[in-house]
Amino acid sequence: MYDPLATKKEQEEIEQAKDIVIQAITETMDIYGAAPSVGRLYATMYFVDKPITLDEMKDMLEMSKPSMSTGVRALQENGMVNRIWEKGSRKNKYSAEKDFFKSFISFYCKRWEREYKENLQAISESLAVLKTIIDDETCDEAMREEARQYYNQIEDSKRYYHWLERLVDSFYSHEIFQFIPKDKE
Amino acid sequence: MYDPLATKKEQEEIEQAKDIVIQAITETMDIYGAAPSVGRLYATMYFVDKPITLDEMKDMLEMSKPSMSTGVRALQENGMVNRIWEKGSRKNKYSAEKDFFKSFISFYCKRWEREYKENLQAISESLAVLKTIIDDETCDEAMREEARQYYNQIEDSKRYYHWLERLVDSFYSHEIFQFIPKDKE
DNA sequence: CAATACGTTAAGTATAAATTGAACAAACTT
DNA sequence: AAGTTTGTTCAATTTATACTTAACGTATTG
Repeated sequence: MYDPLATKKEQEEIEQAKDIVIQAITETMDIYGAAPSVGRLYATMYFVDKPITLDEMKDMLEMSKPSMSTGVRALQENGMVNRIWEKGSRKNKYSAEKDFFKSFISFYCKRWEREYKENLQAISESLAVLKTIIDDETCDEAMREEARQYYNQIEDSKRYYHWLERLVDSFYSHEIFQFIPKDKE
Repeated sequence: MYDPLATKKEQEEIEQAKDIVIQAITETMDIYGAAPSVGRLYATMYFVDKPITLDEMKDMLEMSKPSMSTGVRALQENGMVNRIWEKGSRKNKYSAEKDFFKSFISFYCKRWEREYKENLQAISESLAVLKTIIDDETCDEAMREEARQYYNQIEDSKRYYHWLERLVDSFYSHEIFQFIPKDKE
């Protein structure tokens, strides 16, 4: 048998090693718009290999169950946590997505999609209004020129949104990894 | 001369056309972590072609000057607004970055850089701690196995962070546009 | 069908962010 | 140097977000 005191010391060192990473993930989770406690929830779950219940989360973070419920839902919506079906258990179980590539794609593509969809929709409506003014030859020329200027600026921005669309596609299709490989060659 | 009533109607239509896009940009600016008022500030500035002062912003948004000061600084830090030096004027002037590609790169690369730097730093420290346990042959084998498991998981995550690093590089160098061109070919 | 367990909603509280007017410091003007 | 102008910081208020306890609806078990 090993020295129980040394064993305890090393157990603490493992916890410490884990905590260093948990702390860093928690810190950088603000990039993903997560409140600190939600960041900590994800970081904590990242080191739990089996799916866990809301009650286990609440015990780990020493927080309330509703907080875990809303927190885990937020993470789920970002694709950072998955719900796992476990036979025999009627409790919902969740596990952290350990593949950061997946989380990245899920998180950013969702936002980028919203960005280009909402803006392209607005652009289409806006350009239609401006076009009627530009095409109206009875209209004041200075005003038509102003309309043309806005028209061109807005029209030009479509270039970015369509690029964003292709960027999203390349992530969803994983084609991006042909250009920027997961492993450095 | 043109009919002043029709002229006014068309002037309003131009404003309406602009507002449609301003509204959409404002809405999607939450993706960039901007408070609604800061999003509106950027969207408003996007349609002003000349650099403007804090006082002009405050008049346009009907808000206080300190709000404009903090708002414009936040946008500056994201690379969405640039400070412009204008001879003769001792007021600071700012203009919105109209190149969305630039804003995109500036915003995301800053965050991604922070993500991989902070985490790789933590990972390096954490792995060092785990390694001493793994290499300590006097240590309890179950514990060493546990350390190995965490070690592998953490080591594996470096793959993602290094990929993120290369992604950032490809944006800063514009090489990304070789793979996903700004214009669809 | 009663009893329990589970997850969510609701309501209330606490904490954090945004906003403003007032005060301040720095730089320019005369 | 006195008086302005400009931008920021400060303190106070409002507003929004996060969190908790309690209550609820649903499903499951005995």
